Amino acid sequence: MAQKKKVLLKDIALKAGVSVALVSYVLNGKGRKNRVRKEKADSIIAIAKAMNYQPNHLAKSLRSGKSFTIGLVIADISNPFFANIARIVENQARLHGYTVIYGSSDEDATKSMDLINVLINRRVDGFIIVSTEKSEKQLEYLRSQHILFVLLDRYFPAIKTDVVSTNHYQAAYDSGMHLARMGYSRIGLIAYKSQMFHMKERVRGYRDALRKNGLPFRKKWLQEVNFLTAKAEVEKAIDTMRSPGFAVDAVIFSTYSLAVYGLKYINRMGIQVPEELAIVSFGQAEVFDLYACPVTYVMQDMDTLGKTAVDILVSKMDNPKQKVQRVLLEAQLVKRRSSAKKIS
Amino acid sequence: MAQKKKVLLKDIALKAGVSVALVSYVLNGKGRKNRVRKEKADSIIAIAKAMNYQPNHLAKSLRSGKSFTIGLVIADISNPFFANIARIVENQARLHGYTVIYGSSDEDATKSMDLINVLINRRVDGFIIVSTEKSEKQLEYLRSQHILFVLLDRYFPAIKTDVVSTNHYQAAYDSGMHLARMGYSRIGLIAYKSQMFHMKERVRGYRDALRKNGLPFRKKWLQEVNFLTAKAEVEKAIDTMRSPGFAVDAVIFSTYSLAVYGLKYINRMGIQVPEELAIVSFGQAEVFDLYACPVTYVMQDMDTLGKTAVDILVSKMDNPKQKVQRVLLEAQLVKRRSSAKKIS
DNA sequence: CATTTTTGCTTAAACGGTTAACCATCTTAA
DNA sequence: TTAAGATGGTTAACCGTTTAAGCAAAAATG
Repeated sequence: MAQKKKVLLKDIALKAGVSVALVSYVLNGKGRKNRVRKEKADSIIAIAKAMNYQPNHLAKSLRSGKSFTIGLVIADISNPFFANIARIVENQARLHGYTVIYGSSDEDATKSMDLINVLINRRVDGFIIVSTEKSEKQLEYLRSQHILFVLLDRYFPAIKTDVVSTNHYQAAYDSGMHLARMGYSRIGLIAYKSQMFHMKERVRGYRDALRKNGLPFRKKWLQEVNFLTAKAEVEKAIDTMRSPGFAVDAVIFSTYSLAVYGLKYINRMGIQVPEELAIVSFGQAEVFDLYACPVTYVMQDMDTLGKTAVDILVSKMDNPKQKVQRVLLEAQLVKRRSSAKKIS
Repeated sequence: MAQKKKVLLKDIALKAGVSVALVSYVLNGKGRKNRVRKEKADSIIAIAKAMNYQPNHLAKSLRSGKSFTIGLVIADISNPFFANIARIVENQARLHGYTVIYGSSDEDATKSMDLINVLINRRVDGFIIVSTEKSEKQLEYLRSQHILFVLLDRYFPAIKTDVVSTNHYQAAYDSGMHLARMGYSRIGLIAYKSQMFHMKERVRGYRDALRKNGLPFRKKWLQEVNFLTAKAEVEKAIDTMRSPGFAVDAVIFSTYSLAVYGLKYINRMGIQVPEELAIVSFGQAEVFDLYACPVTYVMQDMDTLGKTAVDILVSKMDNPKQKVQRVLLEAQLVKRRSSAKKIS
């Protein structure tokens, strides 16, 4: 019935009456290069197929020093943005003959480092990394070990690395401009308290948009919450922003998860969107389409993001001394009713 | 600065003045068993630490025949249900010292088989599989090769395999019962056209609930749509179900993706939920909380689902002749306004 | 004191491939 | 006729571990 033992190169060689080396050459397409007679090559291939030969990737990788594996380090696979990215990376990698091993870092630099080490030990050929705060050292480490990596979505402007990201500044700026144009003049932003560049950029874009429109800014309108206690803090932030006297009429959520917390709270409080509070959000998910009032959101080009990251990494693997690439994609603002023209 | 070359067992052995074998024994905790002197063992460990030794997992796996890797085959990582499952499996596997390699099958048996083969070649120690239609052969194949696997969420009742799943029949039955109890009497179901057992079970549960309540059933109320053209078919299905004369007053979506298509269409058509149409859905996501009218849904115990699958697989690896386990979890119906008591 | 056991460590053969180097034989060119 | 080149293969080292088997010296036993 089914073969009990794995079939090896040796078995094929035996049946074909040739050496193991020859079989290896032929099955790796190096037959011509190594002057193997056409008929012999064909017969070897036929035998391999007949015996259903499956190469042992571990042995291959060990000897050749190449595992055809990419390590993907993301914040959290259960976040739809990253799940989608993972999906795209997976497909694109397979297209290049690579397999992906991913892991979630939970925005924790230590976890991220652990993960990276596990993957290094598994001899991945390179990494695609969504960086966390305080992870600059990891990148230095990787570079010192000559391990290739491409940063995705987030990066450190001071460190010269390959990166594929969205122009977070522009996205936030556009969001602010859009709200201003729609007649909102007291605009708040809820962000994570973070030193990460992409977060800072979003804040900067927001502030520049206010400035550009001559809109007032108040400290209480810029709420930065901690990652681990985000839910409660978002709720408090919304309360604070809406305090009588300096209540906002619009808010930008700088992240998908913040938006989810926020929207739930807004529902619970019975706040009318956009009449009482207009909304624009980063991130991207079915939620925004199906929310009571469809939500205006920043649409990132996830497809290009993921594919480009893989492509850069793969081409870097083929030619490691290629020069550093920084791809910055523009985001599109998808305008919905949650930021409809203000009626007042 | 940083070491250029990877440090090997050989390097440690050299520095410690012992053989490579001894180092291997010690670092694998087999020092005592192999009668290594305590002080020597300690010094070896110290040296290894000082040199920041990182074992080559490929070599380890090749030699020992164990890769400490689990293959996870799911339908689509960008579906929140599977993304969450992936997350849980990842964590639980790491707890046992395993790494996860996942891949999406897109509900396609061929893709699933390809994926499984890639992972076999990478010498995963076992699989956790969310089966697709017509994939029975794959399972036979795996078994014939003595490759361990556990089925997750879906299974084939005729094939005796380890499985962790939800009681889909009960979940659907409960959904129907709930709607009936809330006063709905013309209940429809939108499902995928599939021979998969879990889908059939959902249909069976739905029909039994109708029967139990003496409610009428009409062919047009049971709509089965094709996977690849689901969006358009769901919309047509809703139209059909609401045709004058035998319009439903409630509908059960048997899947997250079907619900998303359906809800979008319901929004577009301006159908009032639950006044004109009550809704219960399978799947689980933020969407259901944030939808204009919070949606009643079947809550599966994803945590137990994922963890148990890993646990069974790992214990099976330790002892392959363990007897087959079938874990069937009960689902909880989370009741929301979308299925509120009918007013008529 | 001679023998057996225990202790502590080394040797060397795997694991399943890849690949540089080598060796015949047969053509071709001078 | 003969040296050089082309053709079609084989040999064997190597990738970095694990682990069974072996071996000498020290300790225990009778």
